[in-house]
Amino acid sequence: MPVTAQTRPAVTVMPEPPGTPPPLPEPAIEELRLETVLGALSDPLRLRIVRKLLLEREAFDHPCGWFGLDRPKSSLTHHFRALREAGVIRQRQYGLERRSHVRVEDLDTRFPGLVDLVIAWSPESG
Amino acid sequence: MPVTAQTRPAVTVMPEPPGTPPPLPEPAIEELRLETVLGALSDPLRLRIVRKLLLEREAFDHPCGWFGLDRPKSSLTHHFRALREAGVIRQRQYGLERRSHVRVEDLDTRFPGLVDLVIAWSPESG
DNA sequence: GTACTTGTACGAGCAGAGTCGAACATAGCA
DNA sequence: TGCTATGTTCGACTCTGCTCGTACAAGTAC
Repeated sequence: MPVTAQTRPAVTVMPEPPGTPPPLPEPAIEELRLETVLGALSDPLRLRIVRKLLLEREAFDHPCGWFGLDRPKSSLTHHFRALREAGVIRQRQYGLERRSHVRVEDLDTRFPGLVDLVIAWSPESG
Repeated sequence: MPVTAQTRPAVTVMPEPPGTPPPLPEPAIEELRLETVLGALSDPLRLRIVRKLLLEREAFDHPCGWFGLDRPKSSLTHHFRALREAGVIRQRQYGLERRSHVRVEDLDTRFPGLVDLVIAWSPESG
């Protein structure tokens, strides 16, 4: 079957607005390890999270509940932390909310092509 | 530090010579799943195996002992089977030996860019 | 035949990941 | 003050994966 071509949204790197909370602890770009990143992406739920962030990031980042995932909160905490500690996403604390976005620039720098693989993925076709 | 550029060997797709043993059971190309492949590649030892196969495949394929991995035989069986069942490598039985090579064409078709990520990887830099 | 080599199969031990419920912390608001 | 919403932390359970030793199977060479 033909795969619906997913166009990657244009990345407009905007300077951080003043008052942006600092990111939660995360590996620096030079600390990213391919095997760790691949391990973080080897889960369908996390693949869904990252892909949704990549395709629908009209706002800067999104809180946890925005994803509409039918899992307990503690499970989501687990998966978002796995993605953050692997260096795939960056999380910031906005009051009560913890918002996430993909570290596209860092991933493109260290592992070019990886982000496009996630975008091309679909839960059904693998 | 600057990363040593790894050039990808030219792939000469040769027709199978007569008398080639059939491949061991493996997923068809349309059955490949990104999360499974990423999971198979999220192990440093398996990443080493695949990368070495990609960079030094002067012969068609290689037996298990060619890799010079300092692990018990049963461990190697485990990892090679994981790679084969994920669809990353193809294995054929030549008498006593079981030789492996990477399914480059299939991976390039389904997950373009993934093979290059493995080639660019190095055990130290991640 | 025997010995050697290549590799599998099986099982045990161990560690880590995924799942979830329950309790807790905090910000905002009435 | 109390309620609600967001999300964490903890512990427990289960499941899988990694590691390895041992035993076994099948070609190859003598």
